[in-house]
Amino acid sequence: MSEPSTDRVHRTDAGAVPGRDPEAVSRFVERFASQLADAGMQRMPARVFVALLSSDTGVMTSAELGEQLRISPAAVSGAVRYLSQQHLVSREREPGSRRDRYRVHSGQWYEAVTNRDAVLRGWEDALREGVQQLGADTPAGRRLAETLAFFEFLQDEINQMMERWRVRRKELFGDDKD
Amino acid sequence: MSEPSTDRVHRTDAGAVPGRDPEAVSRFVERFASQLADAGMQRMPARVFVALLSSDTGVMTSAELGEQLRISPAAVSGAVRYLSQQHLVSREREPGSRRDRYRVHSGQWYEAVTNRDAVLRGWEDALREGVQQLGADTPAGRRLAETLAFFEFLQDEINQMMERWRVRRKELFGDDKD
DNA sequence: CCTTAACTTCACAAATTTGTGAAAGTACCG
DNA sequence: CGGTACTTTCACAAATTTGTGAAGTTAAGG
Repeated sequence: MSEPSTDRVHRTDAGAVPGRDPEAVSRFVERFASQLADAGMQRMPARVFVALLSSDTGVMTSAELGEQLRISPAAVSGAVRYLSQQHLVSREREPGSRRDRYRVHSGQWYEAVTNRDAVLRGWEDALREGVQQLGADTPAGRRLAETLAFFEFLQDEINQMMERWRVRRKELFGDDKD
Repeated sequence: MSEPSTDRVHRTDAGAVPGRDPEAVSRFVERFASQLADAGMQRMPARVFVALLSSDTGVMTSAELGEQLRISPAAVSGAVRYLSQQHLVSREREPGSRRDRYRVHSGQWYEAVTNRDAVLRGWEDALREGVQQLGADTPAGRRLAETLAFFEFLQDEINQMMERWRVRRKELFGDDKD
């Protein structure tokens, strides 16, 4: 990295789009991330995720994320680890270089919403045991059983719904990969 | 509390359900509440909510909640305030007495799931502004627009789904009030 | 191999959240 | 009107969470 000619020291221009106001981008990132945080997502992962979402390429390096969000490499590392586990970003090792790159696919976002699946399953397990412990023939047992039935219904519906979305998405946006 | 005849001091057997083990109830409450907490719900509200869910009547006083969960009146107060705001429990002022009673309807539970509605709407607002700021004709703008479209789709689907559940519920459980 | 760029882990300090006791507020009842 | 039985609010201590700097690890490139 010793080529002053292809000066990449100031990468403020990062985007291919000229008229973009970095201030505006930042405002959006902070606002939306904050709302995701209110809904239960940790703050750093939320900020990193939204920063990626609102980048033109959908790909950023660790350094770029750190610079834009003003956070340490450690914070970036923690955030992307979490996001990978949730399948919200994928990590790519850039072949000719030492840096990792992180990418959002448009698709991963709602896949993740679907992946509440595992959580739901856990709730259902707990409820099933609760019904048994409390007695299926008691008022409390019946109440739990109904809740359980609701979640089972929900899980099924969500699957069908995502199928419909895939169709709809093609209609609206075509089937570009990303 | 001075009527030995209608002895309600030991309510272990309360009359209706003989075989109930308070230990088992407590285990269920703690387990399920803990899972709700993992999913983003605050711990005290989760515990209070599940305690109500797994009571036979679906109604408990502040004192009963405090005793069963071993928490202070202040903690109960905070938890039920939160739960009321989320429409997860309703509060009733018992006419002949000074204590409040808190009640779960089976129905409120999934109504609450639906009430993510407001959250979704907030996300959509943020995204709309984001699309505008970043430019609808940029790659980033298009990515945000797709996310927005997904949420709009989702909102519509959820409404239809809840309608279907209401029907299904009647099939399964009849249309009892609670 | 050795150097060096990048990522990760770890211990810790700062900030935030949580639950409590105590005081203050409400409203039923005599 | 009190008196009393609850409930709520408030200040604070304890516990948890969060982000950092610094040391440790891995792997590209000479």
